Amino acid sequence: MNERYEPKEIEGKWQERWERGQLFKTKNDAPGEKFYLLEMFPYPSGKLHMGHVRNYSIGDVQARFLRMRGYNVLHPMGWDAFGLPAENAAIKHGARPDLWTHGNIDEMRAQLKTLGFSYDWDREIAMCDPEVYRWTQWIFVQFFKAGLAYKKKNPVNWCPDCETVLANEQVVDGKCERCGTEVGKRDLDQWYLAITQYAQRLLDDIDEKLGGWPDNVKLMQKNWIGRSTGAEVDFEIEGFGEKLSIFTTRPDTLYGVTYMVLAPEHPFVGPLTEGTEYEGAVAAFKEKLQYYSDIDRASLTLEKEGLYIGRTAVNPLNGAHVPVYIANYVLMDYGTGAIMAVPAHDQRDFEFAQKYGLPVVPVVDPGRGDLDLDNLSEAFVAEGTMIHSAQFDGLNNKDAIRQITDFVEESGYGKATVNFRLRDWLISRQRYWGTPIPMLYCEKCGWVPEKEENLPVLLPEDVQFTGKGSSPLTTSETFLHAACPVCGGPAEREVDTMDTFLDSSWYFLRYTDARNDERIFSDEAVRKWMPVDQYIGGVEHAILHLLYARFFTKFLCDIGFSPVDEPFTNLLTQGMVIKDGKKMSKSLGNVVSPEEIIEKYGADTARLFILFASPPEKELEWSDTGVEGSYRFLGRVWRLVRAALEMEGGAAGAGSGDAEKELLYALNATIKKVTSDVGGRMQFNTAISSIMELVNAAYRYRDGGDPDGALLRGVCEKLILLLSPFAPHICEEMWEAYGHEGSVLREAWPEYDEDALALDMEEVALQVNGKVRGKAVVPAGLDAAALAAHAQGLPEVQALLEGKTVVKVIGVPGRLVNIVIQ
RNA sequence: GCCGGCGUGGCGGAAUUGGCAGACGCGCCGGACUCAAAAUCCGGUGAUGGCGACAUCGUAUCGGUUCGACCCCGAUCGCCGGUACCA
Repeated sequence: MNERYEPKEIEGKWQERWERGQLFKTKNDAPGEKFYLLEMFPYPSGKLHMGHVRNYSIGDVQARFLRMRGYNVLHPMGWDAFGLPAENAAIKHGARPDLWTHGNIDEMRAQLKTLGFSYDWDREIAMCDPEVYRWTQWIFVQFFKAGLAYKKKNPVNWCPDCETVLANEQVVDGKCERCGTEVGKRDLDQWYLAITQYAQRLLDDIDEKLGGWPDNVKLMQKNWIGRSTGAEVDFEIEGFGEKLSIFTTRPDTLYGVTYMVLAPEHPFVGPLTEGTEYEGAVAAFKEKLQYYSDIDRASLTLEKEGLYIGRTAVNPLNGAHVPVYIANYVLMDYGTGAIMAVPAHDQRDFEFAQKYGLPVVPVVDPGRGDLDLDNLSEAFVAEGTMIHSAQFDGLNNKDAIRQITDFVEESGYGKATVNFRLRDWLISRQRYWGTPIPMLYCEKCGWVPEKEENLPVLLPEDVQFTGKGSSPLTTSETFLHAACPVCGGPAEREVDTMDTFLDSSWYFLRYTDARNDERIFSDEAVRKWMPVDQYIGGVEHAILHLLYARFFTKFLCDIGFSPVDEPFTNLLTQGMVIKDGKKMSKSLGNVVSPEEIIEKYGADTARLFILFASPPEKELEWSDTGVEGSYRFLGRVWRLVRAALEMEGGAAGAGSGDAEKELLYALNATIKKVTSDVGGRMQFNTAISSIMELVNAAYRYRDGGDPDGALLRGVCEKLILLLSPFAPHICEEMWEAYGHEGSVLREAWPEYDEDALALDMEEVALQVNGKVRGKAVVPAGLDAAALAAHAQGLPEVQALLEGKTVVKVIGVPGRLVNIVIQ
C-alpha cells in the first residue's frame, strides 16, 4: 500500500479489472433474487453534468449494495438518443445526426466508466439505432391495430420566415426563437395516441399499485389526469334544430343559469350566426382570439371577453330563456366546449356577468346573515341550502347534486358523466431525428401500417437539412414513395417522426433482452426482470415521462407482451444540484464540470461528496470545500487502514478490554445503521456520516493505551466493505492490500452482531418536569416501570428531589427518566 | 388563485415511533509537529450571563394539546415545486 492516497493510480486500474473480469455483467440465470435497478437514461448531449453524476451515484450505491447482499441485479444503461440538438447540429454545421449522436454517446460512456458505475454494458441500447427503433415502430403499429392511434387535424406553431414548425418551447413571446418573426398557426394532420382511454386505469392504479412512489409525484399525476364528475345537460336553442350539450360539475346550480357560453371554435357557432347581423362580429372576435391564443394563452390571465350571438337557449328544468354568448374563457377541448353560466356560484361567470350586465340568480343560500345574496361582490362557491330551485329547495346543495343529476337523467335532459383533463397524446413531430412513423397513405386503402416484417422503416440519409419546410423527410427522394402494404398500389409514407417521449416509454423493457432481433423482447426475459424494482431520476419527469411509460406498459400488458401493467414498483426522485442557491447553468456561469472534479480528486471523492452533502430527494448545494472534506476523509481512511496493516497483533489478553468493546460496539452499530440507511431509507448522507464516526472511533482506539492490531485490521476489513458501494476504487485497492484476491463486489455484505450491541450499563437523561437536569448510568435493558423504580433510588436523583413532592415518574427505556414534581 | 412541500447554528445537514436538539461534515478559533509552510494529528465551537460548576433562552412567528413537542393541532408569515380560465 502506498503511503499516500493517489486516486489517479488506483481508479483506472480497477475500472480496467472490472471490465476485464466482466464483473457487472448480468446473467438471467444467476443465483439470487432478481432486482431490476434503473436510472433514467440520459440524452447524449456530449458531456455529463452534475445532475447525471448524482442520479447515477445514487443508483450505483444501490446496485453494489444489493449485489453484495446476494441479489441478482440488473443495472443497465442506454441513451435517449433522438432529439432536436442533433438536428440543429445538422442544420448549423452540416453534421450527420447519427454520427454526431454516436460521437456524443462514446464520450459520455467513457465518462460514466471513469466514475466507476457498475453497468452491464452488454445491454446498452441507443433509441436511435434501427434495431431499437424498429420496435418503437412495432409498438406504434400495435397501437394502430388496437384502434388507439389515429389522425386528427391540429394547429401547429408555424414561422412564416423560417417556413417551419416550431415546438411551443421555441415560441418566445409569440415570436420565433430563431428569427424573431411573429409566429402563426397552421393546421396539420397529426397522429395521436388515445391515452384518454386509459385515463381511469392510470388514475385508479396510482392508489392501487404505486405504494412505492412519493406522494407528491402521485398527486401531480392525479391532478394531470384531472378527473371530474358531473353531468351533461342538453339545452334547446330557439329556432335551431340541434340541442346544445354542456358539461357541468355543479348540476345543483342548474336553476341559477342566466346565460350560456360556447367556445368560439364550437361547431354550432357558424350555423347559429350564418346570415345574421352577428356573423361579421363573430368572425372578427374569432380572428382576434386566435392572435391571443398564439401568445402563450396559458401564461396570461386574459380578461374575460365575449359576444352575444343573437340566440336564446331554454333551460330544460325551469323553461327559462337565456341569451347565448361566445367567450374567450370557454375552451373547445374540455367538456363539450359549451357551458351553462351561473354567475352567482362561479367566479368566472360572475366576472363575465358583471362586465356584460347579465343577471345573477343565487340558488344556494349560505345561511349567513353577513352575505347579501342579492348583492354579491363575488361568486358564492361554498356549501349551502338550495333556494329558487323548485322541488329541490331546502336540500343541502351537496345532496342536490346527486338528486338533480338523477332528475336530469330520468327526464331525458341529459346524463351523469365524467370528464378528464388529460388529452390524447399528439405524437407527430415535423422533424428528422426521431423514429419514423411507420404508416403509409394509399389512395385506395387509406392510412395503413407498414408490414411488421418490413420494419424498421429506416430514416433516409438523402435528406436536406435546411431548417425549412414541414419535415426534412419530405426532401428525401428514396423515402417518400412506396408500395401500399395492402394492395401493392402506389402509396406515400408518413413524413413525420415520433415524439421522443415514445422512446423513453418502453426502453426499460428492452433492457431485459436488449439483443433480441426477432422479438421486442422474449417472454422469458421480460417475465424474469419486470417490473423495475427501483427507478431513480429527476422529479422533472414526474408527470409526462412517468405517465407515458405507465400507459405503454399497460397497453403492452393488455396485448400480452408485458407481464405487469405498472412498470416501476419504487420510485426515487432526486433533487437538483445547485450552486450559490441557483441551478447550475452556463448563462449564470456557475457550472462545475464532473470532469474537472474527477481530474482533481478522483471519482470516489466525487461520488462520496455528492451522496454525503444532502439526502437524495433534496436539492444539493455544491460546495468546493465540502468536496475537499470528502477527499480528506478518504485519505483518513487510507491512512487508518494502512496503519492497521503494519500494527503488531497485540499483547496477550488484549482484545477484550473496554476499549475493544467500545470499538466493536461502534463497528456493529455502524453496520446496522449503514445497512438500514442504504437498504431501507435510502439516506446515503447519514450512512456516510456513520462510517465517518466509525473511522473516528477506530482512530481513538489506535491512539489509546494498548491497541490490538489484529482486532483493528478486522474492523478495517468490515469498514472497507461498508464503504465500497460509495467509493469502490479505493476500497478495492485496500481490500487487495489486505491480501484478498477477488473484488469487494463479490464479498458478502457484513452482518452485525447483536451481542456486541448489548451493553451492561447505559446512560439515560434525568429530567425534572421535562427539563434535562443530569445523566445517570443504569443497568441496560430495564423496562419502563423498572427504570422508573430504579431511578428513584439513585443518589443523583435524590439530590434533585430534595424537599419536593414527586407526582409521577416516567421511564423511557434506553433514553430518559422524567420526574414530575408538584 | 388552487394543490403540494419546506422553514433547525456562520453553512450543508442530523434527530428513523412524541423522549437528551444540533450527529457527521464544512468554516472558524486554539494547540501539537515544522526553521517555516503545506499536509497531518488533537481540542474547542447555538446564543446570553458567569472565573467557574452552572443558569436562562433557543428548531420561521403566535397560540394550543402533553409529564415531555423540531415532531401532533389551530392561525400567521416566508420560500420552493406543480398547475392554471378544466365549467
